[in-house]
Amino acid sequence: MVAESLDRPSARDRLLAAAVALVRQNGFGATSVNALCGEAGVTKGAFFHYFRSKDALGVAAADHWSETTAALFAGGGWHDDPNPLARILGYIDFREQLITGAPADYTCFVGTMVQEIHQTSPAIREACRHSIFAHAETLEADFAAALAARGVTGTTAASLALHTQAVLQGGFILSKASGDTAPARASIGHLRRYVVLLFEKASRQ
Amino acid sequence: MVAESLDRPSARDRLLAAAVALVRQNGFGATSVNALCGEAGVTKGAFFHYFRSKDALGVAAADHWSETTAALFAGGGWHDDPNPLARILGYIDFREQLITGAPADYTCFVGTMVQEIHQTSPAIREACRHSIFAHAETLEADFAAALAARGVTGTTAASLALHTQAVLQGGFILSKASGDTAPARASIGHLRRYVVLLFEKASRQ
DNA sequence: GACGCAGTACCGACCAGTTGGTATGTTTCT
DNA sequence: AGAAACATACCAACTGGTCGGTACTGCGTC
Repeated sequence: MVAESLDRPSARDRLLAAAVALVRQNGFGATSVNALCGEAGVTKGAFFHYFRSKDALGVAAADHWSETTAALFAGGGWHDDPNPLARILGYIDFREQLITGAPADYTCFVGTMVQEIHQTSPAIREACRHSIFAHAETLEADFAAALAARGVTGTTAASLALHTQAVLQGGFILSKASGDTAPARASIGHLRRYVVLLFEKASRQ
Repeated sequence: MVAESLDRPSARDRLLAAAVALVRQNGFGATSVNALCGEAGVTKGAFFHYFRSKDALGVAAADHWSETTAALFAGGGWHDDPNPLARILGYIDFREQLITGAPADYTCFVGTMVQEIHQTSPAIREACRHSIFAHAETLEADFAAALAARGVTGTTAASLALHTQAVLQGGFILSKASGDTAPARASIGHLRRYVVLLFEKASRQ
């Protein structure tokens, strides 16, 4: 709404960034409003000035996550490839490259949050659902083109796009459980092989 | 430890069952000790008589989950099939059949819990890791036999077994986010197709 | 261009309720 | 009797959320 100054982000933006960081580390329930304020360098009054409740912060942070991730993936170089299958594999490879460092660095914010609150906070759940499903939709056109080009039947572009996200989310869980990036990366490797097999098989027969 | 009476489960067992039920609904952080006691029909004194802390309950519940799920899958009829690939597909189909009702009914308890506490409680994280990875290991022998029989290379039985769990966990997240069992079931369908493609391709060439 | 005044951004003390955890019974079984 | 299995009462710390107040910024007006 308000134009940001050139120096420091507004308290609202700092709170959103703090939410992403702390919830990815500790989950939504274990992240207190006080902790959020501490991380953002802001007092509780400021928090409730911008968000009418902790839940409202959750919704806003999910929307914020949607925007930042959309910008991240929109800039990927694989979009230029004329071959739809190559574009899909470009996306998958990019996702694998992102997985480095600590879980809090590469893990999906909305995927983490929706696990906890899916039953208790419909508003946050819907914001998370939209974030994940809208991101999946950005892959649909490429999957549809590849399906048509190779004459693959028995599934849909939308289903394949969602499966892509499921593999990513599931890989994150295994990596969180083991404290190791390897399982998430390996699962993405299986996803890649699946896509290759699915489209190569059709072109061979 | 102690022999159970024929009528009602012990307070300890009721607390473990309550933990599985409530954490699957609301997550670990949002499940209070009081709520656990209420669900189990037990007072706080009983809770801390059996578990020295809430974290200790989390560890015990994860171990409890390992045992009950192991028993569930050990009794599956697909183990009798002489064909390793058929055994794998039998397992996958069984997993798909389990997905009905509300998320709290079909969702993985330890997968839910480890998301929240992986950074804060090493003991629970390790119990969850063990539960997931040990379950994956029960699939390794069949995958290894199928890989050998079809001469498939480029991956390992352990990696395939873990990928199986990743797809399941990721499907659960999509289904929690959408409030619909379809995404989880669809992802298991893709997993099935991947396995078929992986092993059929080798046998055709 | 000084003035008043409204609106926004933010502060920090405070509230009632809840949290995980304890200390001390009382019952039940061996 | 004595130990295990619970129940009751309670605590300090913390929870999300409220409240009265302040500093600053723009804007019309005389």
